[in-house]
Amino acid sequence: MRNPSLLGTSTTSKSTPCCSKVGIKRGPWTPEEDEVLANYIKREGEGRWRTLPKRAGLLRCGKSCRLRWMNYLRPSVKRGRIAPDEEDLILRLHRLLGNRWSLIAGRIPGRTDNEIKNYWNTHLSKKLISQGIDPRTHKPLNLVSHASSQANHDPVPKSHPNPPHSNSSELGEKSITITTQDFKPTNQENHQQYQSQHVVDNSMANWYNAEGASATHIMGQPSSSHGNEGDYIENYNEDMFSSFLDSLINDNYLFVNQQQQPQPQPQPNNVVADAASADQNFMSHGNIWEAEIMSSMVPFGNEQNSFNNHHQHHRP
DNA sequence: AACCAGCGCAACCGCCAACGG
DNA sequence: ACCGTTGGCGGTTGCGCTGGT
Repeated sequence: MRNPSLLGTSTTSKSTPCCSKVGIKRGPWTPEEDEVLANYIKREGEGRWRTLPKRAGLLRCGKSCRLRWMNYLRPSVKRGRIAPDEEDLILRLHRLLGNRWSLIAGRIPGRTDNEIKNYWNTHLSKKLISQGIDPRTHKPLNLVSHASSQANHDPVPKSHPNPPHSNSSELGEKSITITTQDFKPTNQENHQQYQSQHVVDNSMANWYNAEGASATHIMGQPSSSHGNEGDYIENYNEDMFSSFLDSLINDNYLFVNQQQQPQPQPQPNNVVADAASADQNFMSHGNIWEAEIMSSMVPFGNEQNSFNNHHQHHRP
């Protein structure tokens, strides 16, 4: 935790842009502050964080209030240890999504992105390393030692931290727009990252097509304004991505695996319940997934071909 | 009992995208 | 089109706890 202080009374000269006002309190929250914040939000609702502290009578910055509410005070926040099935889920999602904690958290009821991030950094990354697995790439360390020196695992370049879908519970009807340009690497180092992300995108498109949508619908039309092959827009909506992730989590969707037999229908909105069985399946299929990912990678500009070639898998 | 090192996690920071005027 | 505000994200920090010596 940070050094508790009142800004303006602290001797540090470091600027704090978010809480730059004199008299703003920092550091751990007291039970009294928690109560004030919780009561206020219950009464007035979330939002308008910048002005909330003043309205609620708290000597905190809005950002701090939001963080405290989101990560600790929200009634939906689950306290306590991460269960084994949750851990499996985190591992699986991280393998797919990289360090996109909010997206991972969105698939694990009651857990916050901060909690998952901490758990990953303190437990899971070490666990994987002890097993000889690179926590960033989920590949054996001896195989990635060279690659990791060239590329960071995060499938999405830093300039695009937000995934196609960021928070399923809050986006509502928003559609997600992704351009392939968004994921194009700026240099050779990022090429592998791009490809990994692209596989997920393609896989989602494949899955969606198997659900009955047309390829042009999901993948969008080629952009005449850009004129570059592959520069089309992909429009995924909230439900599509949510279902896509569910299918991945429940191991009912192996990337473009045309030989995969239909799996039992997963329970909707209950990703944890099926995690234990899914994990067993996942563990046994882990290498297959890896192979499928690699085999489904396509060069830039061939996305549509890949899409058309691999849409035969049917989710049950 | 005292000290120390390592760990866990709450909180902060900087950045970015979305939005509205 | 521009600019300021707001909300949200991932990375990082450092306090306090715990176990070992």
